[in-house]
Formats: sequence, structure tokens, C-alpha cells
Amino acid sequence: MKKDKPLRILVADDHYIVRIGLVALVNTEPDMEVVAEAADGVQAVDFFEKFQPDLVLMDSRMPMKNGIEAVREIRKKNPAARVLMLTAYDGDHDIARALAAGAQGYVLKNSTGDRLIPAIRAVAGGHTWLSQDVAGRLASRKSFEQLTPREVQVLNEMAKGRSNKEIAEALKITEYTAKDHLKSILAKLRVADRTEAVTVAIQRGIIQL
Amino acid sequence: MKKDKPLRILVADDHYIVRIGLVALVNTEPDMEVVAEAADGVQAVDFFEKFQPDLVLMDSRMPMKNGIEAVREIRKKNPAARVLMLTAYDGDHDIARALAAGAQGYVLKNSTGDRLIPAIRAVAGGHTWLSQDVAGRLASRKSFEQLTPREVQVLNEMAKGRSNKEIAEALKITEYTAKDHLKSILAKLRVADRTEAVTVAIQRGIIQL
DNA sequence: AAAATCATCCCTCTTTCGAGGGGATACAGG
DNA sequence: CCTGTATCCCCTCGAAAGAGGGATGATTTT
Repeated sequence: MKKDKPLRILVADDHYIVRIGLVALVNTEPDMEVVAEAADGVQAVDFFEKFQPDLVLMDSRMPMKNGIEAVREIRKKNPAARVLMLTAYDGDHDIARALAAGAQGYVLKNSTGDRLIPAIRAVAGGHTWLSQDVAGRLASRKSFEQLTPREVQVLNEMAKGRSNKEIAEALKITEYTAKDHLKSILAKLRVADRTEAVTVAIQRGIIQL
Repeated sequence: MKKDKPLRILVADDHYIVRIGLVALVNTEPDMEVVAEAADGVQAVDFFEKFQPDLVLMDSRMPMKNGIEAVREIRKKNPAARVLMLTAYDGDHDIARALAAGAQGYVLKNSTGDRLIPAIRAVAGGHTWLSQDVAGRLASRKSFEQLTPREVQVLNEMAKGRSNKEIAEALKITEYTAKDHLKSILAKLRVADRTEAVTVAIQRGIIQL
């Protein structure tokens, strides 16, 4: 392990304290350096273009543009880009979407340094890395069916306290159809009513408040 | 500002990265030092007893025992303890409870260092410190009425998808009474139905998922 | 002592929910 | 071409939800 080129890292997280922590952690490794820090998704995309880092450490929930969309955009222009998602909670839905968007790794924020550094090295080296808990959540996911875009729209309206009739008006469909979507949502999420549907959807990252 | 005793700080946060960040930030100030790091609420209480720090930097959402309960316990035994809550999101309800529990300050995690350090100094000096956004949220709070403990219980059952009848069974009351609680919840939160009641309660920190 | 708040119970009535059926169209993948 | 899926529409019906009213005992506050 000679002292050739250090690993150039872009940090993207809306929490200042987390950015400090990541910089401090990365700097303990002699062969890594943080070349830029982004505080939102738009900045993350910008800075990637400007700095062309070897790896991005990306939070999934950020203002302006969330981490998942940012990853998608970055990977669209730079298919070789390497991204490690770093996030606090997030349901299996978020995890799956992040990986689908092109992230190569996903770790939780409560990971200690000796679990984060290997993840960084793995992803930078072209491998995929999922922390234990994350892999577990992904596995439990299989048993649930995916909601369609329309169903997610209906779910969002329900979360706002809209009745079926109001949802129908908002989406320009009949109440019958709104109820049909509700029925399939309840079936797919295996819940008793619309209220539980919303709480489960929030937990799984299908909708955000 | 002579080199007398440095400010001894206890950091309590379940995210390793945040702890690193706080330590790094605090260490940039010559007259402050982190004497211990707790990863959950129970540890926070323990470490306070052991190290008797001048100030605690406490996250509000932690495993084992949340930050608010930890503050309450610490303050109960040590009425002079100084606590600055440091948190990511959290509704006005959480903020009010933290202050009621005895915290002297409340700042959001996206605060930059030049806003966090003054907060630390203020609270350590015996003053109260609320960041702009936090103060705003507290102000908007006034206009909403507080839920009773029983109403919160009902709200929690609703979030699980329980019907009024099931809630009544669970709480050993009649369905009439369950509906009465629901009625006052809807009125107090000013929402259209039980589903919106749950989402609003989550946003305001009245219930957690 | 009076007023307020909490928690409880009761009854009625209209609207909404959610389960159960039945279909139609369009579009993608095999 | 056919199967699957997403989206849409329609109808019925019993069970819940939610709004409206009224009432009681206990506790706390004023």
C-alpha cells in the first residue's frame, strides 16, 4: 500500500455535525481525504461534477433534493460513480430505492468507525456493501408487494386526512377507483385500515410526512 | 479569559458519527473538553453521575431511554445540571417536553458550529438558549391545545390500525368513551379524521412510530 | 364554594369505510 | 398472441366513523 493517490471523497449531509464527524473520521485514514462537503442534494450533484471524487458519502434525506434522486442524477452522467448511502433510520423501501438508483453501499449512522471505514474501502474498490441490519431489512422486504405509483399518490392524500371522495377529486378519478386503490393498498401492506396503512407506509419509507 | 478550568462536557447521542462530530467541534475550543460519550439514555445518566460534567449535549431520540427522560432523571438528582438538547427534527411537543424536563437549551443538528458553540457557552453559563427555528416552533404551539394522557393512548392505538371498538377493549372502556376521546383529539388537533390525527401527532412529536 | 378539567357513559343520525362482487382498456414482456 | 399488471369504472351492503346532543363522578384550580 504505497502512498500513491489518496481516495478523494465527497460528503453530502444536511447536518453540519455529521459532516464534521465524517471529515474527522475520514481524516484518521492517511489514504483518504474529503475534497468537498454538500449540505443538500443539489449541491451534491454540483460538487460531484466539480470535484469528480472517487466516492460519495450520501445521506438519504436532505433538503432541496433527496439523496436518492441525487444518486440517480450523478450515476446518470457518471455511470462509474461510487456512492455509499449513510443514513439514520429509513425503511426497506428507501434502501431498495437507493440501491436501484445506483448506490453500491448502505450503512446506518450508528455504525462505528471500524464498520464504516471498511464499507468505504469496499465501495471505493468497486464492491457492494450492506451492513448487517440493512441486509436484514432488505430480506424481510421480499414478503411484501410493491405499491404502484398511483397507490402511493392515494396514500399521500390519505395521510393528509382526505376522504375517498376528496382523493377522487384531487386525482380526477371516481370515488370507486379511489376505493379500489385503497383496497389494494390495504391488501398489499396487510393492514386493517387506512390509518395503519399510513403509519406502515411511513415506517417503510414509502411516504414521508 | 485565563486558563482556569476547562468546560467539561458529556456527549450523549446514539449516532457514532454525530459523537465524533461533536467531539471534533468541541475540541476546536481550547476551554472545552469532552469527558465522556454516551450512546443511549441509560449510559447518559450513568456517565453524568460518574463524571459530573459541567454540561450535557443530549440527543432527544435514543435507544433504551430517550433523551427527555434522561434529562428528567439527571435533573432530579442534580438540580444544577446543565443540559443542551441537540436534535434533528422533532415537533414542538418534544421541544416543550425537553424544556419542561429541565433542559436549558435546544438546538437543531443542522446548526453550524458558530451557532452551536455560543449555545454551549450560554447554557453552561446558566442561561437559556433556543435556536431561531426552535423558538418559532414553540411559538406556533400556543395555538394548539394539549392532549390528555388518555387521548395520547387512544392516538397510539389508532396508529396501530385499531377500530374504536378495539381501542375500547384495549383500554377497558366502552366504545362510547373511545369515540369521545377521538372527538376531542380531532377537535384539539383540528384535523379531519383519525388518519390525519395520527400524521399530525407524529409530526408534532406527540406519538412515535 | 365555584369553576374547570378529566374520564367516563349513553343515545341518535348521517356519512364514510371497507369487503365483496363484476367489468373495461391499455400496455409491456414473453 | 397471450398473460400479467396498472388504471379505471360500476354496484351492493354491513360495519365503522364521526358529528350532535346530554349526563355523572373525581380531582384540581381558582
